[in-house]
Amino acid sequence: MEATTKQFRKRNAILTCLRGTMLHPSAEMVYEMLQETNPDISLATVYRNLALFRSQGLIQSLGTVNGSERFDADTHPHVHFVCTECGAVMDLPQVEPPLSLGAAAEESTGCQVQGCQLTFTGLCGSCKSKMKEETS
Amino acid sequence: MEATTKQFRKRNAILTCLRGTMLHPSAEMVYEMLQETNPDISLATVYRNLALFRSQGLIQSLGTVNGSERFDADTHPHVHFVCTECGAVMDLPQVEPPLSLGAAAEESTGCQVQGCQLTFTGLCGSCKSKMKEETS
DNA sequence: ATGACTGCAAAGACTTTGCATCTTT
DNA sequence: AAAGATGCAAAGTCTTTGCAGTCAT
Repeated sequence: MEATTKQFRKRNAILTCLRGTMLHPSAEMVYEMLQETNPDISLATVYRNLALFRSQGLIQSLGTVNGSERFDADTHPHVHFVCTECGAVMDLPQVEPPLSLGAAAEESTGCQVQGCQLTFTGLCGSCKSKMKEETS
Repeated sequence: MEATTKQFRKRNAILTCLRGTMLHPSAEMVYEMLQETNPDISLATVYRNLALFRSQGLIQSLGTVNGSERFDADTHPHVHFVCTECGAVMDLPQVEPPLSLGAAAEESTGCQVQGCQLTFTGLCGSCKSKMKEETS
């Protein structure tokens, strides 16, 4: 089985890491999370495999938060919240992505819509609390 | 008037440039567009003033497209389309941003929503045509 | 004089790439 | 032997910053 051979052990570790976290991590974050189980992994390998997975459609990029690209193993269309204070990214499964609007966009512009990204920004719960403390 | 003094001439040129284009340009693009009228401007000045304008709420960032941050002088909530092929960014004024969903997000997560960004991705008209030519 | 804006070059942060090595077939 | 995966270090982009010079009050 591919997963167990030495050749693909690190590649699999990266994908497994991404699939097992809710943090929507950056390459660096994946690298750090893997230190425990794969202390000999290289950051270049993380970057290379993330690029590979994305080209295969196994993962998607959420764009850049505070200078670093963030990745998500969930490729279904769904909505995100990004904390502008600490950079935390979380899913908003309660909110429905307005995919239907894509058709309207196509009609009016002649573009071919392939993806839709809805992101809310603001303060996460803990940063909101911190702000309150500081002002009080 | 501030605009006419030498001290603010470049700062104003940058803001004016941004307000007068639909391209949602990057810092580099602004720099290049200004070459004609301000050939002695520095790229650092463009970066510095874009950061200033953003901190003042005069402009907003759309995030990163192909590695470069893109800016928009229109700070009203509105929807964008990004061409994944050529990096073109355009407004979709026909599509209404789903601001109302923000309240739902706040309730269910305890976050404080401050902004909302809806972006459709795909192929713009001209890239769509090019793709067709290549396959035919 | 003092504070503000700019250019230039250096530094910084994030990401990609070339090359040698090791693994699998 | 050939193709693929990885580590390391170098290179590449984009962006920020320190400093000296200039402008305005």
